[in-house]
Amino acid sequence: MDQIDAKIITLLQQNARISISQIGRLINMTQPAVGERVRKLEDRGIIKGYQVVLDPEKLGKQIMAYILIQTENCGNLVEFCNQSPEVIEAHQLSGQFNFIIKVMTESMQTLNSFLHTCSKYGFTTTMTVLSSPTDTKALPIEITESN
Amino acid sequence: MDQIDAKIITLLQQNARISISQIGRLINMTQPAVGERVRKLEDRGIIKGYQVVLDPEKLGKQIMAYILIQTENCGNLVEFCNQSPEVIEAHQLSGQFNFIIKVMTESMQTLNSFLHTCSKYGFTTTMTVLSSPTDTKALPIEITESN
DNA sequence: CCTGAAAATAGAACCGC
DNA sequence: GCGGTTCTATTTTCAGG
Repeated sequence: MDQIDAKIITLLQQNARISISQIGRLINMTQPAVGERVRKLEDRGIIKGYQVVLDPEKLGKQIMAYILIQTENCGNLVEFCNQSPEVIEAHQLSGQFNFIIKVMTESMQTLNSFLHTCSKYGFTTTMTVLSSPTDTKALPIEITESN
Repeated sequence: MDQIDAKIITLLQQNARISISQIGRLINMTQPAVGERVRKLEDRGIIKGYQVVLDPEKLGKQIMAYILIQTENCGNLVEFCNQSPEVIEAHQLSGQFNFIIKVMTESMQTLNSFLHTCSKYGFTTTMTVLSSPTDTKALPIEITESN
């Protein structure tokens, strides 16, 4: 992981479908050299994959909410989250509420029915999102010799 | 937005760097047809972009945390979030805590100094993430005539 | 939405540092 | 190990139907 890798990742963060040749042009390096660096970043697991960023509202997902859960059975809850398409993220927490999940639903009604099911796993507190000033922002990259 | 668009998006969700020709092969459609569908999805804003998914830990970001904030000046806080590389997401909420932000830092120490700055904008509650059973999961896609 | 040709791109083999 | 050159296969783009 050096400055060149950092530049490559920065360009891929801006547009993950940029061509390898185009990256090469922008950082003054030949296409095969860039290609092999990208392959190595993938092999080392620094690049985990490439995702398309969709507009949730244009796909009918109007409601975003965070649900805090106080559960005693994390395993069951994790399984439930994996099976539920509404769940976009799930994180285990330290503290009184030991779980937070991020959900997206079509309407308040579907959110409500989801919450009903969710409450089987523990006490819940729901916070609905009014607006998202920043979402899916890029990770800052530091250059370290180790990685 | 029809079933074909849904299939294309599903394939792009799995790997946003898949070639257009490969998508065509998988859904039995010629490459130019797929290419134009993708272009239209981009033009309509359904596809907002393509992101590389990085491993935060391998980039030195060991700590993930959610911070709930009770602020009276959303504008300043939003500006602060935009300027802070630690902030990955920021959402305005309904309820007592009117803001939630997701941050990633190198260490507890950097998280702590970030929290110190953050507290200037209002009362905060921090929840550190122990593990993430699911992160950056794909949005489910519904086929509607309108979009 | 398909076909077909030209341009651009990706991947592999090989060379030199 | 790392990058450059060259060659080949694949992909993209753009014409026309």
